[in-house]
This record gives sequence, structure tokens and C-alpha cells, in this order.
Amino acid sequence: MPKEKSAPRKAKATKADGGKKKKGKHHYPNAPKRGLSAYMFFANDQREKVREDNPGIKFGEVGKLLGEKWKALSEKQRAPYEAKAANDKKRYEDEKAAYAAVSALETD
DNA sequence: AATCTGATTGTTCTT
DNA sequence: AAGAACAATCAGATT
Repeated sequence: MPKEKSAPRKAKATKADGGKKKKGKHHYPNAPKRGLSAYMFFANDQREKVREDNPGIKFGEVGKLLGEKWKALSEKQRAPYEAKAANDKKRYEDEKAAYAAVSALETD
């Protein structure tokens, strides 16, 4: 079993508060985006189910409901999602590699 | 080496 | 078209 101790994630960013970040950032060419996260896959599956259980539910509710359910799942249930996340993570490795390769070639 | 930070991912709904 | 609650992430940058 992997015993990753190294960095015991401490507090959060410097934003003090809970952690509200806004978008608006872009990336350079070839943007090697990272893989998705377990929540993304989970949402993909539950999103319709949640809405089915909550007819007429709005985005905010679905999101919250989703969050609750997500944590309500057992580690086993999250497994498939985490598995996909891990799979996508690998995908990112490819992007990263491709990006580096192109970047090297594109010595502009 | 160890710690931190920021950027990113996708859903749905609203405007 | 883009943003925002919801959660994860985690790879790179920084010290």
C-alpha cells in the first residue's frame, strides 16, 4: 500500500476564507490540462439521477444534492469514479508529454 | 525535500 | 457565452 506521507496538506490557499476562486485564467498554447476529477465522473452518472429524484430542481440544488450524495457514497461506490479520475489523470500525462514535445519543437 | 498554490475539470441553471 | 455552488486533484512552482 502506498504510504505517501510527504506533504500533509495544510490549510488552504492564501485567500483565508473558505476558498472561493473565480475563473478567468487561460493557458498557454497546447495547454496540457490535467485530468478530470472523481466528482466529474460521479456527477456524470448522478446528474440525471439527482434531477430525476428532484423534478424541477435547479442547478444550485442539484449541485448541493450531488455533493451530499457524493460523500454519502461508500469508498467502494466512489471507487469507479476515482478509477476514472485516475484513468483521466494518466490521460493528462499524455497531454503533458505531448505539450512538452510540441513545445520543444516549437522553439519559437 | 517538503510545502504551497494555482489552475483545471464537468454538471446544471440563470442571466 | 460564461459564470457560479459542488468536490477533487495534483502536478508544478516555490522555499
